[in-house]
Amino acid sequence: MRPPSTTLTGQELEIMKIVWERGSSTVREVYETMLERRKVAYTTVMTMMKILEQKKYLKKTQVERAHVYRAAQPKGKVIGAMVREFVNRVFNGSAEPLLVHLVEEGDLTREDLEEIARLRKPGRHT
Amino acid sequence: MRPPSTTLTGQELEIMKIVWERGSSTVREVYETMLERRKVAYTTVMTMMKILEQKKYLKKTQVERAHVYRAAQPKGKVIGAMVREFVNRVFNGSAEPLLVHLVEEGDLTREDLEEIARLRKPGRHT
DNA sequence: TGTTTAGTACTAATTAATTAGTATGCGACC
DNA sequence: GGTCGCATACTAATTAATTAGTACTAAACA
Repeated sequence: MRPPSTTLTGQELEIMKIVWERGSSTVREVYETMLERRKVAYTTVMTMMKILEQKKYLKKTQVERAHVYRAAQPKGKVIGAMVREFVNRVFNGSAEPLLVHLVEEGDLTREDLEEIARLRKPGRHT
Repeated sequence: MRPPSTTLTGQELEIMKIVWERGSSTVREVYETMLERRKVAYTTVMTMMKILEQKKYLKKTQVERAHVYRAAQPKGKVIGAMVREFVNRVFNGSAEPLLVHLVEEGDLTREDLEEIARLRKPGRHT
């Protein structure tokens, strides 16, 4: 009845961020990192990582006794999909109103915009 | 255990969009509009709108036999909060990487950026 | 060797989100 | 006046997301 999320959910993203950052991680390493921010059980992290593996966001390999997880998809691709999903859901697919929001709330300065515009136009043409 | 969403959830947003668009709406009007997109039960819409009222996104007034709902908060404010929450969650609060994504995926053209930059700089100074 | 340690597997509980059925009331219409 | 349509109230079921406990296993070590 309730459709599963098509992108990473909140806690899933937290874990993926850590794995992307570290390159590869055991459950324990992710667990320790998460503990720095909030209280969480080791098995909770393990369960989440197993789910992420089922969802094809993580790959695991056996190393000694432990599972070592690595990202199955590059960060840019996954985050990009999240951005697209957000733009679709909230702004019906058009990015420009999102940009207006960012600017109006002062999250972006004119300098930011111009810098990005240069990126888009590496030297001369469009 | 599982914290409630601090922003509008998917279906809640769908309903709010309709109410913002229409100014005010009965359950039936929202229901009819939603039916154009997908199958949904009248009572489902009603339940959602009641929840939205509890969450202070909608206000209701009795008109004749029916409840007439209006937005309790302006669209810009609510959407702005969603944008902020997204930027916080996905990009740790910095909007610039989001912008890079939008540009790289071709959702924004250089022209869009420059146009917005002008907005930010209404005539002369910063 | 026996015990502590660190790992996974399995199980399960809770909650928000989503969806919708059933009951009930009231006004309109025949 | 009876019935039909439309409104709400109340109830409930399902599922994804989140959290974590318990059992079991094997390595490490004293």
